[in-house]
Order: sequence, then structure tokens, then C-alpha cells
Amino acid sequence: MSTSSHLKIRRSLQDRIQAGEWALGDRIPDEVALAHEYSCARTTVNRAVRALAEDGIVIRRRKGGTRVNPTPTRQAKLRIPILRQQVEETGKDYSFSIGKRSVRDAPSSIRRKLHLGATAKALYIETTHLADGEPFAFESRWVNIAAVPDIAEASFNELSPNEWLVQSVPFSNGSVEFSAASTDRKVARILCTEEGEAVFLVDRTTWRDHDFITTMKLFYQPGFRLRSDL
Amino acid sequence: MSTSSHLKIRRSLQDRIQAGEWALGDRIPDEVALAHEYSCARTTVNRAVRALAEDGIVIRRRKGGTRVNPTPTRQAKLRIPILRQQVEETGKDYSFSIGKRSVRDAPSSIRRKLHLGATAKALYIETTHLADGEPFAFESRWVNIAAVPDIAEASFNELSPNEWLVQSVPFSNGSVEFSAASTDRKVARILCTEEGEAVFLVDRTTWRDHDFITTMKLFYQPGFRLRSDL
DNA sequence: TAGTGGTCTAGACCACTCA
DNA sequence: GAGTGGTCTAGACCACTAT
Repeated sequence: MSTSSHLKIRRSLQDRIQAGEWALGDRIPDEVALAHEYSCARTTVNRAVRALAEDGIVIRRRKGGTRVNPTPTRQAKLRIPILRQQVEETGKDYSFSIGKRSVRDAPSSIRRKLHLGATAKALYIETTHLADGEPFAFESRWVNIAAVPDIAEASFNELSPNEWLVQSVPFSNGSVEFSAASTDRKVARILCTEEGEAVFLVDRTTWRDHDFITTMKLFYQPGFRLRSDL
Repeated sequence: MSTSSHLKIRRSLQDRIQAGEWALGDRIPDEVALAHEYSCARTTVNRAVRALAEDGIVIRRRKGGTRVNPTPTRQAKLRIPILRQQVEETGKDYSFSIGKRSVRDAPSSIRRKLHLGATAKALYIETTHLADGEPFAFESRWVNIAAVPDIAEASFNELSPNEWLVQSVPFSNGSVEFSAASTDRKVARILCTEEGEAVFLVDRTTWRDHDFITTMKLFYQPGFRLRSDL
């Protein structure tokens, strides 16, 4: 199970940078030199250094060479799991219950967000996600029916709207926003907590090409934490 | 400015997956077949498909082939900028002010977190980060002096503790946790907001190899949102 | 203009794992 | 055992950009 050579080189270079062999902003040897030093093909060095660049450790420019990133900005890769997975990872049973479900005129804020016309109808669904029967998160979602007509007939007996959409429109584009919110009376009741409590809020909007699909707000149980390594 | 071939192939494959040419869990052609189809070397296909695998779009196994990920888990890459950048990106002027600063016996919760001995001293610093003079975030930080002795003499006239540490110990490891918190009286006063208001909280711990360096809590102004594309 | 990274190729051998 | 991805090589040409 010998580690691959490009990985060894990658780690070696990262260690040398951490050890201070090159300071922030310093230029490190070019690929040909490193290939000679590590006794391998330039392609292999390229792969190693390219990986460091993708992680923001170094910055590369043709002719300018490769330099240690002078403004290190660590990036966390956040996995955004489906709620079912998020719950099951804690060893609990996942279930959900649909609260409201109706086709309505979308309010103007949602019409703007989803680029819908003034007369467009949208599907509104409220879902409570449960862990061992206890409320885990509350989801309030708008779906652009024109983009996903099948959803009008989905039963959501087996799959939550969340999962249904993921399976139906996988790998669409989207954006997420994380913030903190105070529970209003309604959300507090659903999450079995006090009004005004601070909860973690995820705001997510999804589209495919130029068709806006859905937007949702997800209010997590107080105490929820989203964790990631750097 | 023709796009590179591996990128074209990557996009083409992703489009074909989105278009439903292969369903979730389906196997896509192997590298040799794709290389023939796209009239290029297998190496080039490999790079394209490898990128898809890194994004979680497909799952690869030797002998098993490459399959469309049946449980698509989108991952957001969150840039975690230095606060100065975060403020300046909004077009405002960044500044900071140091509140408390003292060397103390670390409380037991911090000692546990940083793996410090019972007698270890630690540096405690409170920093308020300002945007155009208005409070933007409040930081409460513990530093393991044994790991970064120089920090005892740092003046923090130019650089905030945050920036000082990034420059002094770049590319260390760490973890981040995002959550929501209610402001207590002290934090509310510093952020010029009401007690009990919901704020976004970042909890971050950093180490180098096996030396624990620092841990901090960062309370953002109410209304702050952390955004990312999927 | 020259140096450096970006990409591509054709071929090779190996490691894993499915049947 | 055999099929597939994982990696590596040696060489080539190109694209960008610092000087």
C-alpha cells in the first residue's frame, strides 16, 4: 500500500512550506527543478503542485513561477448531506412529516428569487424532519412547478420533498447561505422550543441551467452545529 | 482562448448526466471507450472523470467502473477569509480594537480542548472587528503560549491577533464549527445589539502537527450570512 | 523575448475488485 | 482471472506573462 508518488511530493512540499523553508510569498523551485530533485517526471510534480494550488497553499503563474500564497485563505469543504443522512449519522432513526402542502400564487419575494412571472403558481411545502421522532429541523420550501411538473403528483410517502428533488433533478446548480435566526412562534412550536431562541438557518436555492427549481429555508434544532475540517 | 480539452470533456459528461443519459447509479463508459469517443488520450479522460469524482458527481472503482453517484451529496467549498478581507469585500474600511488581553491559567474546558497540562498558562485576547467603525464581529480567543511563544511580545498595532497567527503559523490544521447563539449581555453590548439576539457563531480550533495553537469563538453581527455556491 | 506552467499524447505497468 | 481505474514516464507544443 505504498502511497503514490504525487501524494508524497505534495506532502513533502507542504511540510517544507510549513517548516518555513520558503516564507509567505516566496518562490519555490520550478517544476523541472523539483522533478530532478524528486527524481520523477515533470508530470508528476505538476500534479502535486497543482493540488497545492487548488488548496490555496501556493499560487502559480506562467513565467512568474509558483509562490507560497501570501494571503492564506483556508477553505473548508462542507459536505451538505441530505437530512436523512445527517440524522442517520448520529445513529438515530430518520423520519419526516409533511405539514402544509398547497399550490399558490408565489409571494413577490419568492417570484423575484425564482425569476417567476407575475401569474406563476408555485408549490409550497412544509416538512418537519425528525430524529427518533423528535423534531430535528423544519423546512419551508417553494418549488417552481413549471420546472418540475411531476412534483405535483408526488406522494411523498417514501421520499421527502428534499430527497424527491435530489433524485429528480440531481446535480443542479445552487447557492447556500448560512445564518442565525430567532424562532418565531410557529417555528418554535414545531421545533418544541421557546419563541425567540437562536437557531441555525440554511437558505438554499437551486436551479438547472436557467430554470429556477426551488428555494427553501431550513431551521435546525437549537444546539445544532455544522462541522468541518480545514 | 479555447477551453482545455479535459474541461470540455468534464462539462460534456456532467451535461450528459444531468440530461439523464445515465441515471443515478448507472455505469458510464470506461476510460478507453470515452477516450475513443472524444478522440483523445486516456490520460485526458482520466483527468476529466477524476475531477467529477472529486466533486462527488461520480464514484469510481477499479474493475467496477465509474458510476453516477446514487446519493448525490453536494459539497460547498467555503472560503474562510480573514476578517479583514471579509470586511473589505463589502467595500468598507476594516479596523479592530483589542479589548482584554492577559495571560492566565486556562479554564479546564480550554485546557481539555488544547490538550494543555494543568499548570499551563494561556494568552486570552478579546478583539472587536470593525467595518467603517461599526462593530462587525467579536472574537474571544485562547492561545497556547508554549506553541507560539513570540505572541507574548506581539503588539497588535498593525495586525490583529487573527492575522498575526495566520502569518506566523500558516497552513496549520484545524476544525471549524458553525452554529447559532444568543448574545449574552456582554456580547450584545460589544456588538451594539440587544441581549438574546440570534447571532452567527464560528468556533475554530487550530493546531500544527500535534501542538495545539489556538481556539476562538467569533460572534458576528446579527444579519450576517455566510454564502457559498454549490 | 524567454521562462514557466498548462496541457496533451502514447504507452506502460500496477492495484484493486468484481464475477 | 480479467477488467477497470491509478499512476507514472518522456517528450512535445502551447499560452501566458514577467522582464
